[in-house]
Amino acid sequence: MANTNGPTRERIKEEAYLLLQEKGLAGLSMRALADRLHIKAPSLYKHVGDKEEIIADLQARGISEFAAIIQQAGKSKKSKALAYRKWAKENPHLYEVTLRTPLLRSRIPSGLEEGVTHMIIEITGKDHEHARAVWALMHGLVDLEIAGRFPENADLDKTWKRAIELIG
Amino acid sequence: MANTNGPTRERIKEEAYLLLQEKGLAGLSMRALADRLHIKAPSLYKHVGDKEEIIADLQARGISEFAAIIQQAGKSKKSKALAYRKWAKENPHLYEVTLRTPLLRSRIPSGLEEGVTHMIIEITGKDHEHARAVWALMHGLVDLEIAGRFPENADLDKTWKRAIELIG
DNA sequence: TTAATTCTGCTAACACTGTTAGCCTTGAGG
DNA sequence: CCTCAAGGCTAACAGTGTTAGCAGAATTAA
Repeated sequence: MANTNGPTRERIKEEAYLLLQEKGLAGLSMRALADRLHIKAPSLYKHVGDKEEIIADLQARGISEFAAIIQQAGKSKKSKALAYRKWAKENPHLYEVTLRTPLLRSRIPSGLEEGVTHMIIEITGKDHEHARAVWALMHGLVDLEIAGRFPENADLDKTWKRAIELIG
Repeated sequence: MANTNGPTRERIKEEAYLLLQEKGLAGLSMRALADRLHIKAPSLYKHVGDKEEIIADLQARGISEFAAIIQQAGKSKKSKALAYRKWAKENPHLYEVTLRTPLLRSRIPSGLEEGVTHMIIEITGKDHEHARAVWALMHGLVDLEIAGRFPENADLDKTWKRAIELIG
């Protein structure tokens, strides 16, 4: 077999990202990933330790994207909150792997998580406890919405409006 | 083989509940469940349609338990909130299958979910939107706590206190 | 009582999952 | 030119949910 153009670690992780976005976390199998790279699954292990490494990379990517989205949003808490919701709804699979999957702390660049925490505190303008409560509220809303936990006829725009009032 | 004492559907689901509580959702496999009942995995399908039916039953059970816990708690929003947290922390596996797993609506007794929604609205004493925001806040806090998403040194008692103030 | 049928266990198997062992070809460096 | 590592490959293992088909026991019918 021609060895030209073998997939580098970066290439693999990029393709994992695309596969995640297309097929979701359940569709992200080592064999499906290998198929995209036109190699067989065991060959992936020549470039990557295990699947956790790929998941951890996606989590890091999710955290970074998330941070960027929030920072780019308007300055008000309201627009930050709505940006959070919008990003989550547009990237449900990335949201799932990043925020609904146990965080692989030891395999994620240190400082990433702390950076986000710090950012939230800055936005809320108050202390750690308040920031955590705000984050929990946003996360809870998104999580229940993505999971289809609210009834069909629920007016979630209104619900978010109310939630934002709570943290005003 | 003696056919006396074959596991009924109820017996299977009870054992599934115990297995879940002991080993968690990941440990709840058809083979492990069958082992407990001293039969082989394929035999389970003589009593149960598929694994989803078992999961749906556990979700129904989780919802019922949850409703009971909240109702038994003190009347104040604070004690209801703390009861929510306590129950979730004491039954993390049941919480996972009930609230962190896609709800199998079509396989759950109708009215169960609506009953809980109604209950929350009664407690908050306001409208649907407010009730949903409150629920999202509680769920978000529990979800992030169970997932180990808050840093080690976080004072979650304080965080909950703050959260309760938000919905006061 | 005997015959027929249903119930409920079993084994073997299939398609999937992540992962390891071991082999072999290709390309690069001394 | 030879060596050696890089990076493919197949075969395999243990695990998952699930189905097909068989066999014996229990229940029902004649």
